[in-house]
Amino acid sequence: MEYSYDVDLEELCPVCGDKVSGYHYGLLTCESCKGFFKRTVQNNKRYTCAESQDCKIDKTQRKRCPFCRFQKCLNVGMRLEAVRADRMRGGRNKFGPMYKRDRALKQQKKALIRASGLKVEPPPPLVSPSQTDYTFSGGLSTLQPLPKAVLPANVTGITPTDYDRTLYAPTSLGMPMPGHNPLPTHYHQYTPFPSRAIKSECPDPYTSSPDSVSGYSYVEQTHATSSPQTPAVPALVQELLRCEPDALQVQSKISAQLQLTQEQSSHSKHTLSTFSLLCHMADQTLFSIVEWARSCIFFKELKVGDQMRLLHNCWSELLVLDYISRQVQHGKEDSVLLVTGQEVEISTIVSQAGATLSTLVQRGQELVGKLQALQVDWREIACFKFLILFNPDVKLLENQAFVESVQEQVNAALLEYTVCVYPQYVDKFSQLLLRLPELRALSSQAEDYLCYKHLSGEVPCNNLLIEMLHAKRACV
DNA sequence: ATAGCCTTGATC
DNA sequence: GATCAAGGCTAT
Repeated sequence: MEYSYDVDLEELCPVCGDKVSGYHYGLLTCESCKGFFKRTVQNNKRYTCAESQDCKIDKTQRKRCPFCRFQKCLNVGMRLEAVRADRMRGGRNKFGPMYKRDRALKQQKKALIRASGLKVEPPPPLVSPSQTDYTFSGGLSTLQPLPKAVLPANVTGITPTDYDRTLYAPTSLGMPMPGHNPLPTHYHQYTPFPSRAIKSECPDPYTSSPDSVSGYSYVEQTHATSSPQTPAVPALVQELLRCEPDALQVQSKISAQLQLTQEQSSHSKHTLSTFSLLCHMADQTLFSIVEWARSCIFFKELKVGDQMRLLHNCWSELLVLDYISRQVQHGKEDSVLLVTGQEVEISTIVSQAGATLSTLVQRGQELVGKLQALQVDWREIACFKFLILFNPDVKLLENQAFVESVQEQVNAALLEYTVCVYPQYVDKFSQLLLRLPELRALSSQAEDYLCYKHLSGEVPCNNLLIEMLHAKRACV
């Protein structure tokens, strides 16, 4: 088995592997899956699966199980909204710009693969991947990629009957990698290349066209790397890393804070419930996230109004990402690690917390599992934070163009990083990006949960969490 | 019902 | 006016 870095990889329909005929309903698919998706949505068809809802869909078998085919359509990202309710023909829809960006990204990726391919193509002879601590600096990476079976078998079957946007997991997750990920051992001993001053950290939104992902062009980067052994970490990624707070500092600060609130409450002869303790913890974490954001490259260039709008939009996602990334680093399936460094058994949570919270934690663990299987590293997480924060879809932004340009630049940097550092893993970038909507769904569930708890009076007041919750609900 | 080919029309 | 993703048509 070999990876084909070839172009034809992209010319295959992600649903059935047939030849792609163009962009349809959000992504490149073949003509037949396009038609199938259209018929299904337009005619509001409901299918059932005669097997266990995990039928293989390929060119020859795609007709066999429409249920699984449609499920796969949704999982790979085909968009229900792109099917027109009014059946209007012709013209363009709102996805036009997205298709354009995607095309540009694909081209860039191809070029990158060509550029880096020369260096890495010679057989990566490598040692057992289990030795290298590529996942986070702590390196708890005795962890092998999670077997697919760890995920509940019915993840994809949860919403068989509604056309709600499927944010559930693609079943095909483990597909490209098992056993084939001998990561370069030299990966983490790279020598940071001479810190070249970052010019135009803050590109003028009015002069940089939305399509220019320049600024941190890969050509520049590949030339800048002196040693062929040294995968280039894009300048922008390095810059983002410089914004990362010191985890230990945050931990001790929050622990101290919590100690204080606990002491205060014990003076007034109250003992804090576990739940309100967790609320305080989340609250403190949120403070540190806001602090992080305010000192961040790009973010600090924004006016306060826009800063608020961005944070109001994504605070819960950042909070959940913080939690999730800690679990990825923690690397244990049956316990979670809190910001304070305390470890809590999943079984304890399940037995003591309510159903909703347990479900949230379990869904969190699923996402953690996927990210571990993807071998996400802390640089990629750092990029995630920016991609989440700089969301150009936030309403009423004064400087929307800037936010968009930051997102595009980070996107491009992340792409470049994954392609350069994980060249064996052709699809890492897109697999990573697929986790963002899942994260979003999870955080929105968590918000709902918090809202519910708040309404039933269980969340301690004077809480930044609640303030954020209100601010967001007020916006929409 | 499927899938290859055709027509349409907003955007560039 | 060219492009190209929508929807439509139709033989299999």
